[in-house]
Amino acid sequence: MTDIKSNANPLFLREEELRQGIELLFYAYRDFTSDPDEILSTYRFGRAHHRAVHFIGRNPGMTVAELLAILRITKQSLSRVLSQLIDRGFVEQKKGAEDRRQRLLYLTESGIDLELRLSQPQQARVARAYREAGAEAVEGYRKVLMGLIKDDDRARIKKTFR
Amino acid sequence: MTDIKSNANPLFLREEELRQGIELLFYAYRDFTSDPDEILSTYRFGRAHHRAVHFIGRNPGMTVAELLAILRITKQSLSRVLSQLIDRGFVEQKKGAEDRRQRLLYLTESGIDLELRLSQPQQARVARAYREAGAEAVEGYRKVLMGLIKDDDRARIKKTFR
DNA sequence: TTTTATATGTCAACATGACTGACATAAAGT
DNA sequence: ACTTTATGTCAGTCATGTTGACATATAAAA
Repeated sequence: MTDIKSNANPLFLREEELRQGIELLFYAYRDFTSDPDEILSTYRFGRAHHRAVHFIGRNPGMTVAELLAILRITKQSLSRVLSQLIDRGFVEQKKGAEDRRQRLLYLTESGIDLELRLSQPQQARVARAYREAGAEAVEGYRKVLMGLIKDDDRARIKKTFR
Repeated sequence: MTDIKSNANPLFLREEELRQGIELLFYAYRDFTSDPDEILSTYRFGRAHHRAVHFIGRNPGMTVAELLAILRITKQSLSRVLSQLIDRGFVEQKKGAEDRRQRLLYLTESGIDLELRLSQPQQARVARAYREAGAEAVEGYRKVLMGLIKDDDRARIKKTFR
């Protein structure tokens, strides 16, 4: 049987490299979500709640439409999660001053607290990986991940990273 | 109000850097799964089917227990997906020669075909990101992702990457 | 001012993929 | 013989996504 990995054909080498890159992303994402997932379950919340809380925390006063565009889910999916967060006092909505159709989203004090609890172990994991890999590797990590993002969103994200 | 990003406190700078690293992983994973997800829906399959097909394709003859350990889901979750893939002729099981309790997993010809269709656009996306970021950045991407993986699994994964 | 478009919310129905807990079978190991 | 392991399966539940339809308030355009 042909050993793919030691085959001299450069296309095979390339495919193996790409497949490893794909698997790495799967494994990293799997473990990177595991810490917050555990904490969330004690609140009877899921990963979707974490995403909402994270992005509202990062963008206080953002609109529902902006959050939908980031999460790429439907209004109905978000609305369930959002109303649970509002009912339980982690998120609040305020009418937009300029456009009063908008419901601007904010974390409450409990919301800020929850966000911190969720992000702490996740930040610790990323910090450790950064530390072990070194500054140059971190730059590469960022470059490649940015390249994996669809073109239309990349520009927007870059702006928020200033 | 204090502007977090221009604050001289190095802890704030560090936290901002970590939060960006977290968001990047979210965005990249979101878009990296979007191509296969579209194709899967034409088969009425979901992301879980893709994962199974991917890992069985990469590890022909793997056991159910090995696949469970990689996916980190329960037996019951996998069994639904696996029996659908078997029923529809994408995966086949063979009794283990040494240990006849084991059901060794293989892709059929259709399974190999499906796996290719799913992985092609995903590989293309990764290839583009790699090309644009450069070889050094790819090395950093791999290092950091490897560091995000939990310790117990990192050694196993490294071995499969030889 | 009337009309149209936008931002948001909500209802009903459904699919997928995860979970727990219990139980069954065959085969391997002690 | 007994215990453990590898796998499968049943029943029920939950979280999170989907589509499609419709309602309301407000803004923007004609």
